[in-house]
Amino acid sequence: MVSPRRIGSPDAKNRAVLIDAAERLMLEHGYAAVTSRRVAEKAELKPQLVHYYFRGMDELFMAMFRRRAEAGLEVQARALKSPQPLWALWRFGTDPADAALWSEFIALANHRKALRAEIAYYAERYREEQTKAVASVLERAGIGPAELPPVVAMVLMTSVSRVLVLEDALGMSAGHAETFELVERYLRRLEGEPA
Amino acid sequence: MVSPRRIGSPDAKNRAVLIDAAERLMLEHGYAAVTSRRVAEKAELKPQLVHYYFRGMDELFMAMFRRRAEAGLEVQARALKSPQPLWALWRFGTDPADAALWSEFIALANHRKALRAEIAYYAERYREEQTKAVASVLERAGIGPAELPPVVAMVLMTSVSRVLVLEDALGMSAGHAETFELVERYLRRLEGEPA
DNA sequence: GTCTATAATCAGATAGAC
DNA sequence: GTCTATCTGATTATAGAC
Repeated sequence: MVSPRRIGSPDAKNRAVLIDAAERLMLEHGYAAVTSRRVAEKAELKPQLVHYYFRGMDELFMAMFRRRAEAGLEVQARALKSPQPLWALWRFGTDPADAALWSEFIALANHRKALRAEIAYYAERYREEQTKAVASVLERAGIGPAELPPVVAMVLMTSVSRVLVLEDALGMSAGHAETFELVERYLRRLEGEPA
Repeated sequence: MVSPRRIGSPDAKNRAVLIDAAERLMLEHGYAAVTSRRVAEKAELKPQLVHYYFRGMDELFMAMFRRRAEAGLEVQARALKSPQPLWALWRFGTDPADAALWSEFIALANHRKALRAEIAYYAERYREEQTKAVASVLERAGIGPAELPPVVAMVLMTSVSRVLVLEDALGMSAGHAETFELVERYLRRLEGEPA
């Protein structure tokens, strides 16, 4: 038998409490600080409970990521329905807390196949929905797919916002103000002044 | 006294051997795998030697980063002297091994002040030298700083290359080919066909 | 100046009690 | 179905030997 040990039900209250604790720990001290003992301490539960609700630490990381990713998809869906989806995405992409968690998960995923696949899966879904919504904005602004394919617009915007936030967290600033200005000038051209 | 313990000299042979081992370990299994024992094992030395040459693991990480960063500055300086600095930077920025180490250091730096400052310091130096070199390329191509400030060109190029490489490592591909095409079309306009 | 023996702590995991 | 007592091994760090 592969897994003779029993496991707690997916919607037990303490399971969610543990994920909450793990998330805060990861944000405050990085993924390496997410150990069964520390998670339990933060959740005010016994360390062994982590192993009751999750087969191992990897499964906990996976649960953390999936919960965040699903919530994010809903937030993005609302943003894309707004009258100014590009402005909404731009603000969405420059949120510092999200960026910090993102870089932790990326580093973790570098060496964990299952998590890597999960991140790729969700990231493609985010991009797919962005692309669909943005296509019509570009069309309305008279920018054809030959000049700028919608998916490229999303790759560029994602890249720039992510790197700016990340560098900002590092304490860097060279070129940031000028880049913000250029991006926002372009957004104004496409969607007008932000609401 | 803050540090009564003795420490190995900075250019002892085994010190470099330990940094080599740590770097390979970080690349292969992530920063969390860089423990004194594993580093020593890979270097074929005793674990306690790590603590002889470095005050703690943080100092080892710092030494790793600094050595890489200095070497990278020299590589970049050569790239910037080439007849096509933008093409050279573009290739430079899309190297997968560099990208993997970069994301490990970023995640580490999220929670270590000294490393964070060191990364910011070097990153600003990289950008500064890029900006100086690229300014004349843009000028020659008739693109004034009002249209595209050189530093913004570098922020954009860095961002896009980094995210593309990172997503590629994740197994993502949506929008990549199209983005590559657009970037390289632009580079051709500025510097002509790559050598 | 270089390295080792050893301490003190913390990690993940599981069998078994309620 | 929920939780605990406990094992086994890894990790950092230091005092002291060569």
